[in-house]
Amino acid sequence: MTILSAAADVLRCFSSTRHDVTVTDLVALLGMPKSNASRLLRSMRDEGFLETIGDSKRYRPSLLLNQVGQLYRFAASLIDRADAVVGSISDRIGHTGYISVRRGEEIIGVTAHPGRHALRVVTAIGDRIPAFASSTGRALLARLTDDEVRALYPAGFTAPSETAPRDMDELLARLARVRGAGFAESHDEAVRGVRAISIAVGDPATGDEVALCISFPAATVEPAERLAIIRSLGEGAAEIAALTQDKRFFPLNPSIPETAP
Amino acid sequence: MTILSAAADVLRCFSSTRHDVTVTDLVALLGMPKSNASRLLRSMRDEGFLETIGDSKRYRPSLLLNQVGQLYRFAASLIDRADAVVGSISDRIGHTGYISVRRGEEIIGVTAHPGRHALRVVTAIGDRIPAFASSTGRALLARLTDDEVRALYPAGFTAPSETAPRDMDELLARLARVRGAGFAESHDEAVRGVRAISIAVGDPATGDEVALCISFPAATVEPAERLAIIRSLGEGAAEIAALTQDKRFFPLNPSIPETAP
DNA sequence: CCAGGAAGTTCCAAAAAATGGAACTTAAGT
DNA sequence: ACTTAAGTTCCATTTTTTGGAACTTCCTGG
Repeated sequence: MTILSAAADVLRCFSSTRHDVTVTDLVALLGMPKSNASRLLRSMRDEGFLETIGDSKRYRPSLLLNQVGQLYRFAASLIDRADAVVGSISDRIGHTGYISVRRGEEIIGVTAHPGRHALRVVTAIGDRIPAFASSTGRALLARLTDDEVRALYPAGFTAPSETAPRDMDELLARLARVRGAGFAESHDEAVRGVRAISIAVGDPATGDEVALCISFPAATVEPAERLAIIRSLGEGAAEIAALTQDKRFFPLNPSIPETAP
Repeated sequence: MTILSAAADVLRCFSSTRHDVTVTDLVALLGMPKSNASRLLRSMRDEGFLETIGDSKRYRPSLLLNQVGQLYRFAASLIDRADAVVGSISDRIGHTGYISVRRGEEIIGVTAHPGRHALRVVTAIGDRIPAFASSTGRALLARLTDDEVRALYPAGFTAPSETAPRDMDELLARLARVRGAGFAESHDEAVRGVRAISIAVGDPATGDEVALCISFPAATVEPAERLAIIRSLGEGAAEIAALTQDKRFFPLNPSIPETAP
C-alpha cells in the first residue's frame, strides 16, 4: 500500500455533495486509523494537493488540482470538440446538453450545458450511472462488439427501472438497433418524464470515446422537435467523426424511428 | 522526500503549454533518475492521477483530477459567487471578465469570461503575474496592512512596465488610493493598450479572497462606459461583501476619480 | 467556568516502500 | 540490419509509512 493510493482515495472522497473533508470523515469513509488520516491530510496540504479552509481543520482540493484538472479538457481535445457541438445545440434549442465518458460499466458526466426552459433537466457533473441503463451508456456500448459487452457484465445486471433493458439479450438487441439508427434514446429511465438522445463518437488517435447527449422533458417536446434534436446531434457528431477519422462511428440513418432505439 | 512531493512536482510540470509528459520530460524537468520517473508515472497512472494517451508513453492528467479540480470553485464558494457577478457583467457589456486569487506575491487567474468584441482581451487562466503590477493584484494587496505588504516584498521589486509602481513607497501610495476609491485600475501595465478595473472581496469565514476584474481595450472605451463598468463591479462586489460580512471590504466611493487609483 | 467527551496530533518500533545505479528490453531512425 | 535513444526491471540500501496508545486541543452542556 503506497501513500499515493491513499491520497487518491482521499481525492475520491470529494464529490458534488462533499466539498471538503476532515480527519473524522476519512476515518469513517476509508476506515483508516486516525493517526494516518491526520498525517495524510497534512502531507497532502503541505505538498499542495489540498488546502485548509481558513484556519479550520477542514480540507478542500487545492488550486493546483483545479489548474491541472482544467488541462484535461484541452489535452483531451475530443471532449473539447464534443462539448462545443453540444453547447451550441443546447444554446439554440434551450434544452440541457451534456457529454459523458464511459469508465468500465459506468458513465460519468464530463461537461454540462443547462437548458434555458422553466422545465429543464438538471444533471450533476461527475455523477456515475450504470452504462446499460442510459442513452449515453448505450450509445457508447454500441461501439463495442457483442462479445465485449458480454465480457463487461460477467455476472449480468439488474434493471433499475421499467424501461431499462432487463437482461443481456434485450441489451444486445437494443444496441443493434442503436447501431442501425445511429443514435440511442432513453425515456423514463434515470428520471421519470425525461427523454434523452445520445450519439457517441471516438478519436482513434487517442482512444477516447464520448457521448453527446441532449436531455429534455418528454411532456413538452413535440415529435418534430425531437427529430430536429436528433438531426442536429447527428450532424455535429458526424463532423467530429470525420475530423478524427473515427471508423467505428455509426452515421444517422435518414429514416428516424419514432420509438426509442 | 516523500513520494507525494514527487507526485505534486509532476503535476506542476503540466501547464497551458505542456498538456502531457513522458519519462524523459520528467528527467529533464525535475532532474530525477529515469528509473524513478518511469515508476512514478506508472504508479500515478495505476492510482488514477494520470492516464496514458491511447497506449502511448505520454501521460496526461486524469478525469479524477478534472473532477476534483472542478469542485474547487464550489468548495471555495466565494469564487463561484464572484464568477457569477463577473460573468453577468461580461455578458452584458461584452468585455472580458475574470476572477483571480493571490498566492504570495503572485496573482493567478481562476476563471475567465472572454469578451464578445472583435478587439478583446484574452487571458490565459492559470498564468501567474506579479501582484504589485496588476489591478487585480493591487485590489487584493489593498486588503493587507502596509506592514503586511512590506513583509511580502522583503527585497523590494522591479517594475516590469512604465505604469507599474517603481518602488514600495509608490505601491503603498497607490494602495491607499485604492482603499479610498474602492477599486483598482491598471493601464498599459501587463499589456499595452489594455485597461483593467478590479475590486477585491473576501469571506472571513474561510479566509478566501478574490479579485473581480473587467479588462478592455483603452482605445475603444469612452469615459462613460468606464464609469458604468466600475459601478457594476462595485455593486456586485458589495453584494458579495454583504453576504459574507466582509469587514475589510472597501466600498466604492461615489466620486469616482478619472485617473487610475 | 469547569468537567467530560469528541476531534485531532504526536510518539515509537516494526513493516513496507522508495531510491538510484546498472543491466536489460523495446522502439525509432538511417 | 545496425545504431541510438527511450523506457523498464533488478536489487541491496535507505527512507518512509504504519497503527496502537498516550497526549493535547477544542467544544458543549451543566
